[in-house]
Amino acid sequence: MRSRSERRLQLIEATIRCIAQHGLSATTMQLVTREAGLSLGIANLHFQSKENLLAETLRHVTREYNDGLLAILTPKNRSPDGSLAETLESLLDFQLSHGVTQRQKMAVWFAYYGEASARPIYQKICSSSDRLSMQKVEELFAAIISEGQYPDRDPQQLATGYLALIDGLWLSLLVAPRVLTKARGKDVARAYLQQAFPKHLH
Amino acid sequence: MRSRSERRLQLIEATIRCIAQHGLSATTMQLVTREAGLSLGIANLHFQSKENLLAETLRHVTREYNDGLLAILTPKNRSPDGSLAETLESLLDFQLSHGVTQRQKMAVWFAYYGEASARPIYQKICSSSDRLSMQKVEELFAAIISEGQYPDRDPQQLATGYLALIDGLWLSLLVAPRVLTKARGKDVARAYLQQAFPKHLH
DNA sequence: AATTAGTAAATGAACGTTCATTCATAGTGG
DNA sequence: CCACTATGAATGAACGTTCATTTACTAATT
Repeated sequence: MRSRSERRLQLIEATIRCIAQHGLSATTMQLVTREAGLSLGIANLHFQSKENLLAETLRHVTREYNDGLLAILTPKNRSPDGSLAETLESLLDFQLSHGVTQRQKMAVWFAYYGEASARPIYQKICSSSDRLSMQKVEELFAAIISEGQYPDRDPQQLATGYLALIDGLWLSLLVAPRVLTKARGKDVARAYLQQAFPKHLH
Repeated sequence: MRSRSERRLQLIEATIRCIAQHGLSATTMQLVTREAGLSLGIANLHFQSKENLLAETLRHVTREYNDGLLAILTPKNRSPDGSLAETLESLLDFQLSHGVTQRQKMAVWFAYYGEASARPIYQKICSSSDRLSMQKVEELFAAIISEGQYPDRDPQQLATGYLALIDGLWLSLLVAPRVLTKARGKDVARAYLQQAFPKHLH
């Protein structure tokens, strides 16, 4: 017998593996609980319903990503010694790191995005996560523009473009990993940032 | 009584509406056939199975998009009077046109992308469509680079980035349409192309 | 022109399967 | 002994698919 939070995490991680392997629509309670090595009824005990388990799984993946992003982009964390150029490099490293771009995570991410337009709960979680990324990246870009005295740069437009580019690269990495490698994806994203902030990236 | 091809189209269009409204996992044969105003058994008569109907629906949406893209990017269609700059502008207009960026189409597109990593059939259709876009855009970019004498431009890298950017913008338009408008999305994409080919876009 | 036969399209009740959920029962730690 | 965790057979709803039947149209025959 394990504690409530341990079992919850165990089930969420099993759900992630199931979604990555079988897709969201083929993920059943049988599959998830068996993957977790537990009995069928356990998921309803800890999550009340399948719908809730799926929503909590999305929240878990989203929170994990946002925590990583905030660790890099929260000003108080980077002000003492880290330069803006270093922060920019860290952001790029993080977003195309092994942890973030592993198939399992990306498959889960896009499985929920695909259903988001029909399910308000997913839509809400996804869009509020997007909003946070947008806000933080925009702040960083604004600071860089200010520091670098870049003329005619719109931080909001650049942040929108950069985040869309990252999303699109993830999608390519997921659907056609043979055409686009992670290293090449990183080059593409770096090229975008170099065009935008030539003094801050080399 | 209607002909085979008419009924097939009728059912595919009903499927598109159902996926957009209810999501791929909640799209049932009941829902689709009722949406089409037909009886339950009709879909199996024309498509043999639900799986096949869904695959054909994806092929239909994909083909529609590819036809539009090829009409713009096939060299023989644009050689006589159209300049490369005009082709570039047409491409941008098309990819962020009303027809392509309507919620219904984008919702369907990403619903399949979300399941693609778990279903080989979807993966194959999506990736082969992506490959076509990539090839044609790369050809255009290579011609523009050659014409504009742009130094140090890698057509493959620019095409990868541009297509990823477009995908990411579509995703933003779908999940958070209030944050990003179509007009602003177009501005972002145009800014990318201007940075890449300043002589060809103003 | 009317009748018939033949072919394909269309229907929807019925079937077997699978699913999420429930709950009586059992196990465990304090 | 009590509260909490865990089990998995049982349940009923919903699903994709089938198929006997009906309908609609065409073409050949009288």
